Amino acid sequence: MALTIKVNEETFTPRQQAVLTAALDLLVENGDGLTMTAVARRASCSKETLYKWFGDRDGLLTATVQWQAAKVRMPVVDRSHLNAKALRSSVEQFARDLLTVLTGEISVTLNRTAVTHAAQEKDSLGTIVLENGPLAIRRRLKPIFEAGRDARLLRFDSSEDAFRTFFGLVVRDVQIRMLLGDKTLAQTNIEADAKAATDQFFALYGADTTQ
Amino acid sequence: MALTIKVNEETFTPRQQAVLTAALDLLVENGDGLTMTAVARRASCSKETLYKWFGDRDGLLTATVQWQAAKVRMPVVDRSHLNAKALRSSVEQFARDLLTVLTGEISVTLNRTAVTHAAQEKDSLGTIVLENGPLAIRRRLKPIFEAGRDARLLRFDSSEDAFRTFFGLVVRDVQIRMLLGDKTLAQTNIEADAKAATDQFFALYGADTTQ
DNA sequence: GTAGAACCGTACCGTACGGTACGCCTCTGC
DNA sequence: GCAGAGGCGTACCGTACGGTACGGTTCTAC
Repeated sequence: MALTIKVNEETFTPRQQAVLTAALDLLVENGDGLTMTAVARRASCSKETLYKWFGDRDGLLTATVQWQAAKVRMPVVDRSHLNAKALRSSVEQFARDLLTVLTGEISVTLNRTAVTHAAQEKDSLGTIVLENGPLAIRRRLKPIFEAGRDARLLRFDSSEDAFRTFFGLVVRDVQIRMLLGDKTLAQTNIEADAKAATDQFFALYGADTTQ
Repeated sequence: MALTIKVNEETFTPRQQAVLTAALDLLVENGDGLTMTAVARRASCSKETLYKWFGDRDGLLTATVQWQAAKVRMPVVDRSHLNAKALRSSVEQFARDLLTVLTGEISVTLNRTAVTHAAQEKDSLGTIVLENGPLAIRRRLKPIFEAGRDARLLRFDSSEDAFRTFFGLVVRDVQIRMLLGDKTLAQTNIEADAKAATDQFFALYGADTTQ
């Protein structure tokens, strides 16, 4: 029996993963260059196999995005002993991770692909990207925030709003500029930006207003 | 070869603007449906005329985006008599305008088009959109911020950073979610969001920490 | 009136690409 | 060994679309 990995109820054989890797590579190299012929050639498989496995071009695209997006794994933060310092450190780590992912070539490519897809009355890819990007981070961050509130380290009414503000403070205009091809962001200092965003977040939501 | 067209100098005849309107309508209605044949039919002109006027498909796309983007005009804020109330009101107005524009159908369409374009190693449309979107707002807002700093109502080192934080607080994840086709944002309350973002901005950058 | 420019409508061409068909090879189970 | 399945490579088909050509019509200038 071939070794398979589980990706949201969907399993891909190693051979299929090689195909998806080829597809992703083509996407990254040349955004719109994902032709079935190109994937088949790159992966050394026949087009017939592609259609058999993924149905059609959209299926291949969806599988590629879903498979890759699911690979993004946020670090698990220890919630057991939460003090001000640990909380801030965790939040800052999330900010760093978020910026690192969003400015990465793969994230930019997948988001562009999903946006392009959404421009054609198809929002399935957009949903996948959202689900595995911002929303995944939100799911991880939410318990941290609420633990912080329980420990009277944070103050907010809605964890949803707190997260969205956090997202805005961290990402600012970076993502949209990356998506639009702005190259003047190359020298972005993720460390410093993450720290600044964390400071601002705590200035807004920290319970201790004197810090 | 694309023509270089300066929108600011009214170089489009009314007939040409009618063509661009048709192109924009097609873009909005059906993101990827901008075929030369469709534009020609919609605008009741011949394809030959399209190519004569705009060079090629990219030229038509560029002219459409540039022409439309340049139509976005931010309100001019009176800077002469600046007090805390007027400043806050101006900033909040900008937040409202920014959200209104970015959540609008046309902005979403143009940004999607530019992102799609950027996925094909072409960043011209992205540059145009950035230039006429965030950067245009920044140019308008920057003197307001600096006037606020001169009046000791605001405190910041870099107006660039202040603006980008303002952008993040206002836009948060709204734009990327719109671009990705998220429909759960329909009930967004622009008024309330703009006010909240303004409050947060002044909490971070206001010189009077007691307000 | 006539010449010429601008432009509309349509037909046409070439290509790229999604999708299908088929011949051949390899590998597995019996 | 043999049959069948799975899969590779290639040829092929249909269509959509970018781009061009051309005849016919309207408008303008003189």
